[in-house]
Amino acid sequence: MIEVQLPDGNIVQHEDNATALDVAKGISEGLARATAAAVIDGTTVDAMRPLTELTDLRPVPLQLLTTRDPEAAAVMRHSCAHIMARAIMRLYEGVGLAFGPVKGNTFYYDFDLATPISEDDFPKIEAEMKKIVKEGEPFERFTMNREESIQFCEDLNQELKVEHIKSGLADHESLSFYRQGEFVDLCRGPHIPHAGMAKAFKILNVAGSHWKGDVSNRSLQRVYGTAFFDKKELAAYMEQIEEAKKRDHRVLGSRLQLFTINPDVGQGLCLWLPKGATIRATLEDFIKKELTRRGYEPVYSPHIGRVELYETSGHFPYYRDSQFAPLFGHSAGQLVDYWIRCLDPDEDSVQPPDAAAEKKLLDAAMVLGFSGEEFPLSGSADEKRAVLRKWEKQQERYLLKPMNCPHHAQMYKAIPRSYRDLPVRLAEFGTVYRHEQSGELNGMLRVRGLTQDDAHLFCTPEQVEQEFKDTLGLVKYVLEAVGLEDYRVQLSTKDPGSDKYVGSDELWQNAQDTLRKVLTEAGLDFIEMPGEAAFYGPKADFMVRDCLGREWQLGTVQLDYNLPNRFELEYTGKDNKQHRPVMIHRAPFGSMERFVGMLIEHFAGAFPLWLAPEQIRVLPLSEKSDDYAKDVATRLRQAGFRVTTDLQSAKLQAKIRDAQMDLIPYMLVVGPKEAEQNAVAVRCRIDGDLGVMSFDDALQKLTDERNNQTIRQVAKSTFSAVEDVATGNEY
RNA sequence: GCUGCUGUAGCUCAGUCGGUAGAGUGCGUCCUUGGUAAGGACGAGGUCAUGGGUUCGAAUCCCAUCAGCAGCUCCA
Repeated sequence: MIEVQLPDGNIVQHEDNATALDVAKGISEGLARATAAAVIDGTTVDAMRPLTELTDLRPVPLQLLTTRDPEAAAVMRHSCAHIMARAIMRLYEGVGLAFGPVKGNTFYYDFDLATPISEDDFPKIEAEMKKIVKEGEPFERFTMNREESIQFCEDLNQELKVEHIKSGLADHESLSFYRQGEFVDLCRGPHIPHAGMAKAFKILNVAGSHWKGDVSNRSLQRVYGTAFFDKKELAAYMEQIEEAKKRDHRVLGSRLQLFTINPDVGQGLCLWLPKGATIRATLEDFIKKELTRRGYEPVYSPHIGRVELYETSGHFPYYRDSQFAPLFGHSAGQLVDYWIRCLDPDEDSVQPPDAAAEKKLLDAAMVLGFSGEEFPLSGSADEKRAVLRKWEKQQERYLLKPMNCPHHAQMYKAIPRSYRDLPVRLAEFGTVYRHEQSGELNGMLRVRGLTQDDAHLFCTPEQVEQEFKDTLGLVKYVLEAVGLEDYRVQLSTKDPGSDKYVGSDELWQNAQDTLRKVLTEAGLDFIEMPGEAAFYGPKADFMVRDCLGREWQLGTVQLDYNLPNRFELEYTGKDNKQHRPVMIHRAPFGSMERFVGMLIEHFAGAFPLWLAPEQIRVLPLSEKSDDYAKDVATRLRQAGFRVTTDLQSAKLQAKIRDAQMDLIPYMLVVGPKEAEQNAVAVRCRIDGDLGVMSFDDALQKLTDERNNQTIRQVAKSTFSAVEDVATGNEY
């Protein structure tokens, strides 16, 4: 007999081989039917395994997970991934299984399968899954040692599983499998007791993926689905997704005429329409004021810079693929540049030219004015490159500015600096261009031309901590000003195993320790992400979710001990010697494009008064009141408000409806009565009719709300920044 | 960039078996002159993303290109 302690403290006696299901049954049949899994000592476990296998603790501290618990839903979703895999294996030949974890409310499974699965196939897969659920066979767990497991997976023709056991699971002596009817899968579990519990599921979409997330590995087909214990919950979830799509900034951006993207202008190049531009300008004014208060100085830099500048900074080789190609003073430059790349042994996207191709290149270069005799046609690749480099250097090469830091570094350097001048804080709304992969572009959230609310701080090593702290404070201040409080801070650090980072380990250690310390002191919860740092230093990023739950980086603060070295930045210390400053990169908004894009979704297009592009609309009751309406609008405009009048010959109801649909914060209804008393009937978008008040009272009310930057947010987003990202039930 | 899907009026979409286009909304004009979420009539608008091919005939079938969407990968 074993003793089991339930969450209410009661202790019950059971047979030695009792399972959580047996315990549930001991309480009631209904409970047993609803039990999907169990939790012992913080770990989710199978409800159908003997408790003695699961823990040495006595009495066994057991918590049952029923169909009402969110943790149970995750277990069921993973079981659903197995059910889907089983259905697909019944319908297709030669299905290779990869991984099938749970991610939030969804699950997926990656398949190695020659036949492409398309949306049209979903109904038949779902039908097969329904059959499996109806059959309601149990999930059975068994274990094998390494050699047996490898042999077993080989016999099943599951080579990806074999590979994973050999490489990824090299330290596992014993491995578990789950069987469900004819379907067996290497899996850590846990699972629901039987397939019959997966009552409501839906296949959502199919997409490409790669084995172990590496593009150089074979590509797989990933099928996504979602599942709930209850059909109503599933329907509610699908409804929620549809609702979320309505606040998509791309949808609202076009409906509210905030921005547009035109293929002839270029992919990822955002055109700010007047209303979007008004929001942006308001935010820029807001932060400019704050920067002045905090001792920042404005600067401006041009949109291009010589390639040598980025060679000095170290950016050029690192980000070659995500920059627009250099602009050359002479058109031959492009050719020479390409030629050099072809001869570069590290460049695998282009091949060295054969003799005939090389002759053509040389002819072209000669036409363009280079001396062909210089070129060692029969020489080594290195000799050739040396000559080509010389040619390349004979002319100017410019880069469309991919970042502002090198420009600001040169501005720091332009003036002799004393320790008394530090910190120097140079701020600029810097427009930069990055050739992001076409598949990455997303409305305003990921673009190829963006304006950072950038600044670079140059300070003494002693000042770093305080400056970093103040900068974090600024980011928090900015986010709070717009009511964006649902964010997550990510500390991106160096991956010790990688060689892409510049600077000594000591500097990195030092910088990361400082960041950690200040973040902790600021009371900010943060998660550390090794390998996510910039090549020049660690950073603290503020992450926010969009309407569909995808995470985006907004504000960022980055520590940099490397660029000052590369640019040999100095200041004169107290000791009259030259010292090296430390650089802090920071952008509280991140970029204006992404920030405004996120704000559109955050407010679902309904901006608070201080940000709304159209703050007030005056609605005359009929044409008889048009003149008074125009007069009211003029007076409000003089008070600094963005006002329009609706002079359509439509009924008041229709005008109100239009204004509500356009998400205008305040409507002022004016008719003969108001005109007579110099009054307005105020209607708030959220609170509705507020009644008639004198013009002066209304102006005072609106002015207060605007100046206080009051946030009135009605509909919150479905996705929270702290939501669990992924639950891996796979090994 | 990769995998899959999509592209018809400003927007949301319909268009059957291949027979050269339709709705709602928005827009314009006129009527209507009103009191807190849709008054009525008429009208304008499309080289069916672009370029090829198959066919007597293509929005519809095939190929390519471009763009968009989802995911993957990437993100200074």
